[in-house]
Amino acid sequence: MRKGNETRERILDIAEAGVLAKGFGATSIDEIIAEAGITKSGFFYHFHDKNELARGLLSRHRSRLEQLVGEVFGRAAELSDDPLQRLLIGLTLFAEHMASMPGGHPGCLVATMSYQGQLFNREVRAMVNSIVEEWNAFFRGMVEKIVAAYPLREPVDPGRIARNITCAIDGGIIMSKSLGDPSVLPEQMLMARNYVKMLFQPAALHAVPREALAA
Amino acid sequence: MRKGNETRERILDIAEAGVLAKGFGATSIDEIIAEAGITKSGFFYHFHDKNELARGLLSRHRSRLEQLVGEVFGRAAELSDDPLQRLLIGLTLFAEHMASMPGGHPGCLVATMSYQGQLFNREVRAMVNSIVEEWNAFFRGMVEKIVAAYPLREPVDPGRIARNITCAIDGGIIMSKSLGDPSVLPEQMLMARNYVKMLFQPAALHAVPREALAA
DNA sequence: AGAAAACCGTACCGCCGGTGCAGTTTTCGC
DNA sequence: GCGAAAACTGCACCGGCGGTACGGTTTTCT
Repeated sequence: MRKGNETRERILDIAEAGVLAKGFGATSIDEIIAEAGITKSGFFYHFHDKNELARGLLSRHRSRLEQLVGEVFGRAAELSDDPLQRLLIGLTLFAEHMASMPGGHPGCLVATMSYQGQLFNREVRAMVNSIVEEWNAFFRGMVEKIVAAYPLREPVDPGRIARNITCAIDGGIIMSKSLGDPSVLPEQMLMARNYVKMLFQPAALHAVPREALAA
Repeated sequence: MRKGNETRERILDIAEAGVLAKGFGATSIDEIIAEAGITKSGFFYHFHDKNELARGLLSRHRSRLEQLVGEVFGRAAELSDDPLQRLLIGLTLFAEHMASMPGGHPGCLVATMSYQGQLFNREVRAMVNSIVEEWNAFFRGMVEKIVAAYPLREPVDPGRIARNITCAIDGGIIMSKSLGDPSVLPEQMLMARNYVKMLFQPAALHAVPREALAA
């Protein structure tokens, strides 16, 4: 009864590749079972419908992403004690990781499924929603620690800043796809990083000629 | 032979509503013709397949959006001669327009179709691509005028800034959908506006006490 | 050995996009 | 008002899709 999980994972692997490459709707069950070498009955033994497949994909995706983010921001925490630096370093490492993927990053299941919402039932949509909120909460937590330590240059809500980072990632993914250029995602992640940096770093040192201050 | 165009427009109206609400794949031809009160033959008389419907939707969407953007940034040009202010005012007006829509903005056809790419043929995808590039080029043109007049606080490429604005819009749309909160889009459009503002406005005026400069 | 888990085979359903084609009504220019 | 083109209708049919139903078989663990 170990083999059951193996098959399940194989189905998820094949489905995930299809969904990222072609979207959920365009990835047919027939196609999945053909590649997996099983029958339709076998598929429906593991997933009683396509919604359950979607949930399986999202669940796996979430934990994998949590691991990656944990590694990246864990490393950032090793490199600096400062909350601002931790976020900046983490975002840089994250962007570098996306840029380093051969053939470009695979795209994000959550982003994909957000836009195919009506293909799914409420359960799946709630799951997508909760994952997005997890991301926002994660970045918001980091931003709030920064706010406690740094003066804000403009009166901007931490939630907005957090959503801006998530937005840059989602927007970057969608634009990478639209333009067929995977470099847009890391580029825009770094833009989000720069935004945070500017919001908290005293700009005067760069923008104002030092003579003006010295005078 | 005027009635032909009327029917065509009616089909497009119904299809557009469906696509924005449920996505392209989930909007069936049967459903469209039922609401339009025509037969399947009638539908295929106007659009020889679903790809042509998609192109029709995109074409209409593009010209409508061009008009809106023209109005918004035209108004901004009336209100200021300064290239930076024109972009800032235009983005504010744009965000306000999105926020003012009852029941929230309808979402963007281009963003929707970017993520359903594999449902379409190359022609449609090329069209989506070209629209995204038009947007980038538009914002890039504005940014370049600003760059010519203002010192950049950080060495950031105008193209990146332009893509950041487009990204904020796309990301804002996708996050509004995911979270079921239409206010995220205008919020993130204003975040993009603020980014531009910070990049070009000498922060010193805010961050450095005026006395320090006067002294 | 036996029970549960992990499948297979087959036949079937309704929806969907799409085709083909012959026939009918509507509209417009002359 | 007439004729031709445009704008449809009606119907029959196709293959792919998600999904159901159910009886039978193999594999795996205990």
